[in-house]
Amino acid sequence: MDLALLRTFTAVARAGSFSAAARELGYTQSAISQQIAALEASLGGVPLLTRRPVAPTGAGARLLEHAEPLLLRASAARADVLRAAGGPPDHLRVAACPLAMPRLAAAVGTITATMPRLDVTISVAARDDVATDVARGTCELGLAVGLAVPGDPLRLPDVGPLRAALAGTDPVSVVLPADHPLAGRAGLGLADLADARWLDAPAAAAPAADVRRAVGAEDLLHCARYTGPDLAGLAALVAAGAGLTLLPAWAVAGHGGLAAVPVTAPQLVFRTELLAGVTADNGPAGAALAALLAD
Amino acid sequence: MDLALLRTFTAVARAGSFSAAARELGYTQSAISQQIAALEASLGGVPLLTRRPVAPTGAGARLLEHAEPLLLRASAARADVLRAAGGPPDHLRVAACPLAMPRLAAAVGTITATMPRLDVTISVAARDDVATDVARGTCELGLAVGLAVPGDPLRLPDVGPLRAALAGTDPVSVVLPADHPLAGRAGLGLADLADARWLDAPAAAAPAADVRRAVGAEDLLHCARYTGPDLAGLAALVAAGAGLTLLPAWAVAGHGGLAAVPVTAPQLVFRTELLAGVTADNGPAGAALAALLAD
DNA sequence: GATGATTACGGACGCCGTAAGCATA
DNA sequence: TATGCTTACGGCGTCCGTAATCATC
Repeated sequence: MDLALLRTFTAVARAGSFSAAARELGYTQSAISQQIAALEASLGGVPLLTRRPVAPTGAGARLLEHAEPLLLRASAARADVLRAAGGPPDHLRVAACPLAMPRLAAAVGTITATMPRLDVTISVAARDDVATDVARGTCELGLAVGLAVPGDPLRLPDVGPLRAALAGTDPVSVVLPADHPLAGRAGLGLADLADARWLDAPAAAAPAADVRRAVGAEDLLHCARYTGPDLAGLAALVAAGAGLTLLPAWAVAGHGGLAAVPVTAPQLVFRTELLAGVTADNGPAGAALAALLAD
Repeated sequence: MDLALLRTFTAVARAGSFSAAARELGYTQSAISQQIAALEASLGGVPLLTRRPVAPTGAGARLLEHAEPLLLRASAARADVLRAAGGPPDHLRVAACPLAMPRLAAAVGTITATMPRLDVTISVAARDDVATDVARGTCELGLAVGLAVPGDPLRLPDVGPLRAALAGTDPVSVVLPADHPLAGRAGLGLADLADARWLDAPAAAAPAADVRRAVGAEDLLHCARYTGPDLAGLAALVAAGAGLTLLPAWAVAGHGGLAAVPVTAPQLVFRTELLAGVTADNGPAGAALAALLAD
C-alpha cells in the first residue's frame, strides 16, 4: 500500500479522469494508468475503478474512505517530526473557528502590540479543518469551537496527538426569527425542538451531527445548509426563516429580526479549545498567546 | 513517507539494533542502514536514531508515535478492500474480550449445533486488540467490552470505520476481598474509592484509564498490574489483597474470599459491542451469530 | 473519428546484496 | 580486537515518458 499510489488514486477518483489527474499531479496519462494498475495489483488484483466512465468500484469506494485519513496522518507525522527537530518558528499562523474570533482578536491585539515585528497570520476554518491544519503543520496554533457537555473535551477527528487546552466556553442559545412563536421564551429545552427545521452551518456554527447528538434526534431535517464561515450570513438566513441554529447569544447581538433564547436543557456549551502540536514549541509569541487565551 | 521504511524504522527502534531488525525483516544489515538513511533524508535530514547505542531521538520518538496507527490503518484499508471484493468467507473467526465470553459461548453453541460443518475460531483479546483484529481482517467479528455511561457507545481506538452494535450490558460491581471493610455494603459510589488501591487489568477487565475516568480521579495508584486475560487469575489477585477491580458480579460469582458490591454512582455499565467491517458480509453464520448476540 | 485508457519499449533511477571501511565498546 | 553501523559498487527491478494500440462515445 504505497501512499504515493494512494494519492494518485484519490486524484483520479476525484477528477473522474486519468488524464485530468495526470495534469494535476504533473505526470503523463500513461504513468497514472500504470500507477492505478500497480495499486490494483498490490491489492490482489481487485479492480478499484471502472474505466469509461472512470468511477470507483465498491472496493475502490472502501479504499477512498481510508485514503484521506491515511494521507492526513502521514503528513501529520511528517510535520510532527519537523516540529520536533526544528526550533521555535519566527512566525505564528493561527487557524480559528468563526466563533473563536472575538477571543482570538483580543489576544492577538495584545500580542501585536507587544511584539510589533512578529509575523502573525490568522485564518478562519471549520472545526475539523482547524485540527487538521494544526496536525499537518500548516498552522502553529488552532482555536476549535464545538458543542460539548460542560466537562467534556471536544470530539475532534483523529489526526494524531495534539495538545488541547480549554480557552473558554460560551452559553448556547437557539437563534430564531424574532416573530417565531418561541422567540419570547426565557429558555428552551432542545427536546422541544426535536422536530424543528434546523439550518446546518458546519463552518460557521456547529455541524448538524453535533446538533443532532445534542437534540437527541437521530434524523432531523435541515432545510438548508450554509457552508460559509460568516456569522452575519448565517444570521440573515435564520432571520429569513431558513431554519434555526445554535449560537452564543453575542454572535447575533446587534442583529435585527432575530431572537436568541438560552438553551436550558440539555446542559451544553460552546467550548473553545486551543490546539497545538504535542511537543510544539511555538516560541515566546505562542506562549504569550496561549497564556492570553487561557483566561 | 514510505510505509515500508516506516515499518523498518519501528522494527529497528523496537529491537534497538539494525542487525536484529535485519534478521527480523529478512534483509541485510546494510539494507536496513540504507533504509533508515533514506527515511531520514526524506524527512529533511532529521536524525531519527542515535547509533551506538541505537535509540530514537526526539524526532524519532515523535515518528514512532505515529507509526503504529499509520501502519494499522494501512492494513485496515487493505483488509477493507479485500472484504469488499471477496465474497462472504467460509469460516468465522471471532475475537472477544474475556467478559464477553459467556454471551459468545452461548451464541456459538447454537451456531455450531445448527451449522456443524462451519469452521469457527474463537480468540480472546483485550478491547483495543479486538477492534484492531476486526479492522485488519484477522477476525470477521469482534466482541468488545468496556466501561461506559449507559447510553454511550464504546470509545474504541480509531482504526477506521467499523460497524458496532450493542450486544448487551452488565451492571458494574466493585470486587474486593471478603474481609474488606466495605465488603458488606449494598452499594458503593466510586467517589468513595478515589484513594483506594486499584488493580489494573487491561486485558481481563477494564484498563486503568477507564477506571480513572469513571472514578474521576486523575491519578490513582495501581499497586499491581495484571496483563493476563484470565478472570480467575484476576479474582485470585483481588482476594489476596493486591487491589480492587471493577467487574460484573457474575464474573466472580463462584469465587470464595471475594465480595462484589454494586456500583451505584456514577451510572456505569459494562457494555458489550459486536464489531464488524462496515460492509463486511460474513455470510449466514455471521448473520446468525449477530442475531443471537443482539438479544 | 476523436478522446482517452492501455500496452510496448527504452532509459534512468532506486533498492538490495556483497564486500570493504570505520568507529566504538 | 570484535561487534556492528556505514559506505562503495554492481546487478536487478521499478518507474516514468514516448509512442503505438485499442476501446468507447
